[in-house]
Amino acid sequence: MGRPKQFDPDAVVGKAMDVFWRKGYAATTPQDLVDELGIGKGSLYHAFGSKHALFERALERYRDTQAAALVELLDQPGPVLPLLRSALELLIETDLGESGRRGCLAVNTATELGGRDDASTELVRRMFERTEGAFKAAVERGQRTGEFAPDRDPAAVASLLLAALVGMRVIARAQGGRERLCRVADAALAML
Amino acid sequence: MGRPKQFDPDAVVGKAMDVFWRKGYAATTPQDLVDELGIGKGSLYHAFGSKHALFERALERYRDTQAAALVELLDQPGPVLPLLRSALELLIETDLGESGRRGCLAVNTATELGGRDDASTELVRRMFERTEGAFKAAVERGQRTGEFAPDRDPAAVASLLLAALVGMRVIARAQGGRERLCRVADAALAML
DNA sequence: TTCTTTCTTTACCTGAAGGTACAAAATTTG
DNA sequence: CAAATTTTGTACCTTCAGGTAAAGAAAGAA
Repeated sequence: MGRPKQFDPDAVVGKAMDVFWRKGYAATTPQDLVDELGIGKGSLYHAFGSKHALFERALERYRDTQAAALVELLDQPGPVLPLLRSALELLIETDLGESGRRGCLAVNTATELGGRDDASTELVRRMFERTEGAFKAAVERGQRTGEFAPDRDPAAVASLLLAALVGMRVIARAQGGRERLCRVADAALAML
Repeated sequence: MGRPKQFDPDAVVGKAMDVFWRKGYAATTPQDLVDELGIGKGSLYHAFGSKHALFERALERYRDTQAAALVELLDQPGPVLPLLRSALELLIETDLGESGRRGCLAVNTATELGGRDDASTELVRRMFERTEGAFKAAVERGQRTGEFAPDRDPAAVASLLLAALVGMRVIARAQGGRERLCRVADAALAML
C-alpha cells in the first residue's frame, strides 16, 4: 500500500557500503551519499533515518558479504594450508586491485570509531571474533590431519593470524607494496 | 623582535598530538584544539597555519617520540627475545592503560587518510618501514647469536612482526581483551 | 472516485567547521 | 619616546553537514 519505492533498498545499502568503505564514516557527507546512491536526500532519510543508521546497515552488509566470504573460504574441506594461502592472497589482491587500497571496512571502522561508537565497535569486535574462530578451526583441522605440528596452541596461532591479516590490510593502506604484503603472508604460513 | 609568544609551540604540538591521537583527524575540530591546547584560535592559526599543518607536526612528533622509542628499545644490546617481549608488552599495556585504547596514531592515520593525504601517508609509510627495519635487525642479531633458528628469512619475519603489531593495536581498539592481545604476542614470539 | 498511505522533491533550517580580518597589546630598535 | 614588528583576542565570514517540513505523486482500499 502507498507509493512503491523507486529503488532497491538492499542495492542502496550495498552502494553505501562501498562509499563508507572508500571514504570512511566521518568523511562521507550526505551529499556524497546522494550523489553515489542515486536517490534523493528525502528518500535517503525517509528510508534509513540517519547517516549513522545507514552506516550500521552498511557495516552489517560488509559482515554478511566480505567477512562471511572469508569465513566460508576457510571452512571449506580439503588441505588447510592451500586454503589459508588463497585466503591471504585474495585479500592482498583485493587491497592492491581496482577498487584502490580501501583496506577492510571493519579495520577502518575499528580505528575510526572504536570505543566512540558502541554499536559499530561491537559489530567489528564480533567480526574479528568470528574470523579468529574460523582460523582456529582451520588450524585444529590441520593439526588433526597431520598437516601442521600438533604442539602449537590453535587459539594462539589463530590470534596471530588474525592480527597479521588486520595488520596487512592497514599496511596496504599506507602504500605497502605487493612484496611487503606477500612477505607477511609467506611468513605467516611458514610458521605453521 | 615583536611580541613574544605566550605559549611553547613544542608543548602545544605535543598536546595536539594527544588530541589527534585520541579523536582522529576529521573528528578533531578547531574548537577542540582551542579547548585542549589552551591557546586562542587566532594564535593557533597564526602559529600553525591550518589544522592540517598542525596535524603534520603532530604526526612528526609521534614519529620522533613514540615510534622512535620502539625502535630504540629494539636496538638495545643483549638477548633479543626479551627485548621483543618487552616491546610487545609495552604496547599492550599502553593500549589497555589509562589513556584509553587510542591505539597507534600511525595506524589510525593509515586507515583514516591512507591514499587520500599524501604527506600523512608518506609519513606513516616511513614509520612502518623504520619499525620493520628495527625488527629485521633484531632478528638478524638473534640469528647471529644463535638465539633464533637461522633458517628463517629475517625480512619476512620482520614483516610479520610489524603486521602482527599493527593488527594487535587495531584489535585493541575494537575492545580486544588482554588475553587476546597477549595471545598474539605469545604466538608471535613462539614462532621465532 | 475519493481517501488513505507511502514515497519523492524541493525548499529550508540550525549549527558548526575552518578560517580570515583587524584592532589592541607586547616586545625590540632607533 | 616613537616606529616597527610580532602575537593575541574578538568578531566575523562562508560553506556545508546533517537533517526537517511540506506539498505533490503514485499506488491500493472503499
